[in-house]
Amino acid sequence: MMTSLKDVAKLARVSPATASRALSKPETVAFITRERVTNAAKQLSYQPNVLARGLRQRGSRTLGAIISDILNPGQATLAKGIQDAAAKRDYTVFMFNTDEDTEKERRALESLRGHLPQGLIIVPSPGARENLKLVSNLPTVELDRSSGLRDAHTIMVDNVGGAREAVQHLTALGHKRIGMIFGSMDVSTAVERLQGYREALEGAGIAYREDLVLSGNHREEGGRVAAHTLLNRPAHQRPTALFVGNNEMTIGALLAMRELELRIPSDLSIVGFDDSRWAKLMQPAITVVAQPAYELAYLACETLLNRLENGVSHQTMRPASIRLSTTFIKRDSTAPPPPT
Amino acid sequence: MMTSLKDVAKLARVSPATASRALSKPETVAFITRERVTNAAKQLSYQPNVLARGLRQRGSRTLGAIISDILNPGQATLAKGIQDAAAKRDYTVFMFNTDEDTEKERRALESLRGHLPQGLIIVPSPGARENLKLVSNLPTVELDRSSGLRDAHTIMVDNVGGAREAVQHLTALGHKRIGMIFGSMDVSTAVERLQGYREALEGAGIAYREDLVLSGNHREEGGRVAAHTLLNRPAHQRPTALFVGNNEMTIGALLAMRELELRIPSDLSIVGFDDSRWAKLMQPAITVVAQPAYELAYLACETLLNRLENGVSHQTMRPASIRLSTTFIKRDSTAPPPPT
DNA sequence: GTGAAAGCGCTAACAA
DNA sequence: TTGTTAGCGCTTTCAC
Repeated sequence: MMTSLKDVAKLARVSPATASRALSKPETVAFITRERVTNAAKQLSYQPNVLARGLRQRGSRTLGAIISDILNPGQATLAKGIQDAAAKRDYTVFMFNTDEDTEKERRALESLRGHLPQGLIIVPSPGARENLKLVSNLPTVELDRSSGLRDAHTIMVDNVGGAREAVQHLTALGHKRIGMIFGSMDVSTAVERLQGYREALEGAGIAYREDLVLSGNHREEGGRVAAHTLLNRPAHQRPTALFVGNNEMTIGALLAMRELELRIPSDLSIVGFDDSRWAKLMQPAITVVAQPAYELAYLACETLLNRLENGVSHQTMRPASIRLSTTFIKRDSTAPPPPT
Repeated sequence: MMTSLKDVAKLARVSPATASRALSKPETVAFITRERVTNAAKQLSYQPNVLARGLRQRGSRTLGAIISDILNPGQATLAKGIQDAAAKRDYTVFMFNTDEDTEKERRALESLRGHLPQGLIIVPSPGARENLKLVSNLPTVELDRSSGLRDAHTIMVDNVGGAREAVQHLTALGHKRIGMIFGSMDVSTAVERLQGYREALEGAGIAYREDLVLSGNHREEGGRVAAHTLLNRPAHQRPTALFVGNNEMTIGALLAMRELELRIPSDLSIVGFDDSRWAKLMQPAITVVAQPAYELAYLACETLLNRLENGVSHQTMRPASIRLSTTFIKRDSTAPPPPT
């Protein structure tokens, strides 16, 4: 069975207390004793019972992580960044998916609570503000999006800047009728990307037109429908370029363009948000705004762990709000508008 | 702070033991008392401390899961299937990545051991056979691949059959020189897919040629190099079709084909193993052997949980070895060979 | 520098 | 049916 600290202590002929100290706070124990204990531990291939330790210390070296959908490559990258950063500091992670479902998010938080994690990293769902009350005194970092909660620590990309850059690229090419498919108003990233779109239009002296902006609800099918609506008009009314708010909806938009037999980039330019495997691989390859997802997640986890290890005092002091910049990647899906 | 069972007991004016029973084994407690306890629990929004419970019961409702790489869409799907199945039965999952690195796998297992999980689901790395000794009496299910360990429960797809079907499709189209890029000999799926390839050739009366089969080491770059080697010959020696052992290497092969300016499917047919976003989206869309990854993982988790709940007795009795069939999806990347 | 003892929150035996 | 008691394995006072 599982060997316990008592076994190690017996083999090293010390008390369990000393064995514990030798392993967890080596500097408080005489060198020679320490040696005896570490050897005994190795010999028995001792592995501390984190349940017992956690019970005693009121919390284990464990973090909770809640992301929206592990099947989305961007979110999977976030998951990986979190895990790598946690593993490096010897924390383990309980990972949950919400599928953007507020109810699932609530259940995840409840279940998490029982495990007494030291901290939480969350990609907040639209209902997160309410749900997060369940764990109100758990050190938390919001990743990728903001729940709108005051005093929250957030690690996000510069969505406004990224979107602006994408749309500026289009206006610089000479596009005047630029459509946008954004996510939905209850997700902060979508709102910010819309904001960037507006700023870029304004900067180019182009009037914002409501009929060129549609919600795609973050999903492929939503993107397809929105693109269909936007593009299914006579050529001289149709947008000559499309800016799409995330990778799922970009796929939808591409499908719609195929249905309508529009060619990229001769009939229509398209820029997506989020880079991905297929965006590179497509022919023509898709121009995108790339996000540093891995770095974002890694940083979020490090921020959380630093906060934890500097003690609770810092926790409320300075709610960090970090923004990482996006990278605009010009590929082959954008070109000047077709001549009229 | 965290409310404990004692608080609930006090509020309900019963002993902690009764409170515990009322919550965990309701049928052993009088209806009226049970009511009082459940109400108290709800009122205090009590959440059991799984650490304490786990300590007492020598193990918590927790599973370990070790997959190879969360960034691979196929593996991400496995992760999701595991999590969904576990959540449904109210288990939580510690998920680890190995990145196919045996050393990382060992660390994951060690760290897992301290958490006293009830069981383990693992996509074994090449060195898993050795590593799994670390948790030798932990109920384990091997997913997607086999470590070769005797008595292991394994849930895999019918790789031989899937590969055979793919290659039969090519021979039926009239291909004679069919190349294969497989993973590596230390991963069971790769070996099995190679086996299917051989069987299909044999069935069509085509001799197996070593110079048409190369390892791509499971990765994109390996696939690219292998494809380059295979295809960089005069047209009358070059394979007219390629069967590629996984999705990463298929991407590599596609890139190589672009470099060599070979057209699909007129110059060369290609079939991949694993379906994916981009395989559908490419033009031409890629013909593939699709795996039921989600079902596979869900089933693996259910198998494990059934075993756990039927007691240890069954555990050693019948090492299950389940095979799910693959689905051949004909798209546009396969056609008869070019005329000579 | 080390040991004895208490207790984290829970549940399983046993008693009532 | 309910309460009392003990103890899971660990760490942390507090003595020595």
